[in-house]
Amino acid sequence: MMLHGVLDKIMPAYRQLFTRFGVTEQQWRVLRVLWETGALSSIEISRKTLLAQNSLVGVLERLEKKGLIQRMRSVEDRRHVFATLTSSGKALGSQVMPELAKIHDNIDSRLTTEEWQQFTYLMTRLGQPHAASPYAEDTPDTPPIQETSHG
Amino acid sequence: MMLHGVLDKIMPAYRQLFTRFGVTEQQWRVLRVLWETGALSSIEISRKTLLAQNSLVGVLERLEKKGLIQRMRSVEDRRHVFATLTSSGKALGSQVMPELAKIHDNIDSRLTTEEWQQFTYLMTRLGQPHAASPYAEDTPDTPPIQETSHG
DNA sequence: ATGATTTACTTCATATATGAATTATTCAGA
DNA sequence: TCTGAATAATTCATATATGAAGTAAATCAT
Repeated sequence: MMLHGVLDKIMPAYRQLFTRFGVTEQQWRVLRVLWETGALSSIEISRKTLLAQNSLVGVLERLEKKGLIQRMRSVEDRRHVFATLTSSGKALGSQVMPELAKIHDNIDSRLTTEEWQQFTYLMTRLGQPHAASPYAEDTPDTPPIQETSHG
Repeated sequence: MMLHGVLDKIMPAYRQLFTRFGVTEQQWRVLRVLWETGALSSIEISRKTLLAQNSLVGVLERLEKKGLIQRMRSVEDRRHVFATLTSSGKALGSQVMPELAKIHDNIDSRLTTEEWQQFTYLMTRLGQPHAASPYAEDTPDTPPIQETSHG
């Protein structure tokens, strides 16, 4: 709930920016990884953006329809569909980036460097299921973290 | 992104439980506040569950169709629609609660008491826009939170 | 090779999320 | 009292999220 609450307070700023440029948050996530990495297969995009494959289908479709990206099947492995930024896609990136940086800076300033480290640390711990838990998802073997017991 | 990542790792456990009982996470959120507070108007539910009013319409509709809650217009102010748990709604609550507690305990155990305090503190700070920010949303001055639970 | 599996992507049905617009009421003020 | 602003709920259109099922292409095991 707390996590939801924070997201509800942080995301609007981003959405507002993206809306101004005619894309959604998810669409931007895709543009961003492409901007940073170049051509990527759907699966790789999925991993890097945390968007489910099936959701991604629509996102890519709309991005292509807007002329921001282009999709094409791989020749070596025809199961892969690679996406690349079009020139206007890149252009959009360079327009949004600086604006985005402002928002980032603002959010960055909400915590000190040490607090951000704490944040990252806690988030990692939170995502790590407690040992011997019946609710543990099969996370590729992550070395057990030192437990600090309480209560 | 990090927040999304943690949610993606934490929510499945909950979803699995809810699915087992035929409801969704959002539907459960509503059931829960009703379970705790009794009859509530749509707006109050919205505030307590962090679900948008318009989203809530459908959620309540489906909950009513499942016979878990009941809706009725207020007599004093006919704009308000109050929701209450039906007997089977309450029954479901008492069935899910203990199971839910297990998941909660597991997640609780992922951080120490101090870490949870840190977590709450950091989350609050993150949600609080930096002073004099052009991206500050108008948050009705919420007094510093003193939360005990993070469910 | 060839059937059994796996993999990458797509489609489907259902449930939300979001912003904009509507409707029904209540309320405040001339 | 009548009108316009404010509220609470709902509706709409569009974009996702999620789990289940379906496809086509590549891999494995026999």
